[in-house]
Amino acid sequence: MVDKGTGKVDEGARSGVSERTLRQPSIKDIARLARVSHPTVSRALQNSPLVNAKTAERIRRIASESGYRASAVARGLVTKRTRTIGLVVTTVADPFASEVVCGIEQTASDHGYSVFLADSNADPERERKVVQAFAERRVDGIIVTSSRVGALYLPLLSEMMVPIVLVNDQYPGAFVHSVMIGNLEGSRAAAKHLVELGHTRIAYLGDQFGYQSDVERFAGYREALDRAGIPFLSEFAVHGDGKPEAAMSAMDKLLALANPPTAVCCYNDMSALGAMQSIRLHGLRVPEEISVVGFDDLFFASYTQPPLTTVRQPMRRMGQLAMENLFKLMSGEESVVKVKVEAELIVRESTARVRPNGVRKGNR
Amino acid sequence: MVDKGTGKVDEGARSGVSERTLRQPSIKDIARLARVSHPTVSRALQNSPLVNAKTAERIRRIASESGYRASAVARGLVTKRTRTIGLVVTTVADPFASEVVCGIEQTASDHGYSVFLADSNADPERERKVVQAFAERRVDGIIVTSSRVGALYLPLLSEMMVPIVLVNDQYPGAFVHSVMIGNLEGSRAAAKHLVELGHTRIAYLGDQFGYQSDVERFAGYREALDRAGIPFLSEFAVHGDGKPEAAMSAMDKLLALANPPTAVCCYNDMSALGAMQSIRLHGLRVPEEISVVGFDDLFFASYTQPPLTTVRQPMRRMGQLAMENLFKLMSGEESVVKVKVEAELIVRESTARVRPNGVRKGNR
DNA sequence: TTGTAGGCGTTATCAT
DNA sequence: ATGATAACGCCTACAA
Repeated sequence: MVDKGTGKVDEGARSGVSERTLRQPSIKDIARLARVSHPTVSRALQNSPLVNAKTAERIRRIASESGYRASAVARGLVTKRTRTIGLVVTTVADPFASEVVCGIEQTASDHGYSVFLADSNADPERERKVVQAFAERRVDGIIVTSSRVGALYLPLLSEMMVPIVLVNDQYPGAFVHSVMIGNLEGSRAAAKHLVELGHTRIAYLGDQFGYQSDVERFAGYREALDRAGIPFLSEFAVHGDGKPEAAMSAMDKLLALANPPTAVCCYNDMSALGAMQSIRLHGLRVPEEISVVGFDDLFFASYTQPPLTTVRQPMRRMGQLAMENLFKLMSGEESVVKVKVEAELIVRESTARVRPNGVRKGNR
Repeated sequence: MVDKGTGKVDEGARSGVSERTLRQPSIKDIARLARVSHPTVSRALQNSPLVNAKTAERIRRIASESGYRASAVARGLVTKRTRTIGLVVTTVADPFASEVVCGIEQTASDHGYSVFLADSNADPERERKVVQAFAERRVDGIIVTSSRVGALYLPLLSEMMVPIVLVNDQYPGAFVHSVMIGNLEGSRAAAKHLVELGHTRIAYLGDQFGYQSDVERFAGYREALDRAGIPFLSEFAVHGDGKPEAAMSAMDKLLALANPPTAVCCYNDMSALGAMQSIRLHGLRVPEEISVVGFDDLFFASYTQPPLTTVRQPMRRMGQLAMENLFKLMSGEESVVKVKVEAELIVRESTARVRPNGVRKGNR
């Protein structure tokens, strides 16, 4: 009952409240304008070879002129594929996550997929809601990044029968597909680097206890020590929560030791940020008095003072890989299971040869 | 091997959990199980008072047991509202953007909306594709953050007849709704702070020329100088691109001056990061020899060495505001137009009283 | 209080 | 090469 002749919608220059709902042209509108049936329009727009080249061209022209945009929602209803994925992340306001998200989004977009983004905030209740929302929206697949609440909702996810890919998850159930960083190797390389600089009093400033990546990075640290024949001192293992503030407190503890370490392996760059702050507040200098190494190689790592030696994760690439694997799974492949990507030690200026006299307790 | 024909094949999993049906249950399946008509199921699930409490309860139980999730895509088709918004951002891998995104997502989610996230990478072609995708997905509204390619696609957006809210956009067309920070006031406060510390040789390290926020922040800087009767030196205005690397080069230029500044107002914290790096590479110290102030108050600002004096933008709040305003617009209100939020100067340790002798050119 | 009959905008399956 | 017609899963009249 709306338009008949033009099919061209009002520009809305004068946006009357009621006029706003002028509906977008439908495939039938285009069909009428082109004097063909709507299936023909559908075919023409999909470049089907079945339709006469001339009319196809005409149809496309008319569609374009009237600003026609095929409704993905209607299409999704009939094809049962929405070309949509759900992406759940603890919080986008985390440099690691946002890089991964970036890689995922690019790849998805390149393939004509759109991505629903949802923060879980590590809140189980929110996580439930998110998954429910994704289910209702009929996403074709799901990617979960750095989740800390795995066990709880993984069953829920599997219930909805869409493929799932995890990125650096803390609770990688044995049954899911994932993209993980080589935590152990990376961390071992970092600790080995410190050993090679002559350090023997090397501490580990970790994430919360029990998370898979923390466990693995700790294991890498231990391995490097073991191989060098350096005994592990339990008071040299402290825990933060992956963020600067908690890392500060943890580093404070380390520095309060009667005989503090001359080097610290941090769980990640965010922790390293806090550690360096603590060190500075104690009147000590990096790397002269204490060497610090991080993990991730976030954008700011080259700009800390001094620039941070760290273990690089190819975050965007990991996002891309996750998306590509999800594509495979969505197209029915059952093969992909776990992809492990390599971590790379990036030596900058926060690590230096140990000084003969070790750390003197600072004055400030 | 299943369905296609009558659809009576999948009835098997009546005992609740157990086997996963190939097809997700539809409203009709639930209706059959509950021995009612599907509209009744629909009503029951929406807690309509029209349906008998007992049967409603039974229906809900059955729906829940069989893992029924109403299809948002089917619902969207009939209601013409998808409860979905499109969010376009230059790149999520930018701390400012991700904070804003976070605020938006939270608010959207709290109201039952899902958000499509898309990166434009400041690439006009991608931007076109993104908008096209949003149009096809029939999003109810759009938010654009920090876009640098306004003019180009804004018309495109308006063509699709959904409300749009801009956050800190560089080309705020006169006709759109937006949430903006008080650039001028914030920047003026920063420069004033430096003036009060006795500085008279204050430089401005900006973003690319021509962007609205850069223009405004520069204006604030100029105002502070004017009010203090400090003459503006054109060689003290240099441009980066809002990222650390370009800021380094810009700062290099400043330091190469015969008579360099004793303080710098940076366009944002990312630029400040680069500026501080450059200063350090020149063998100078912050704040003893040069004071530095940023803009944004990103998470790392408290952890730079020294901690960065900066102008805080309430990024999440801005995201939240944008979303709330979009809600109003989507519900038909025409009132909201431009919201300006206040910037707040956060004094930390990268700024100090000017030294009588000024900057000595560093040796390294 | 509940059921019946459309219809939303597509694609798919037949015909012709 | 094109056109009827039937889904897809839901909601909203309107009827009972």
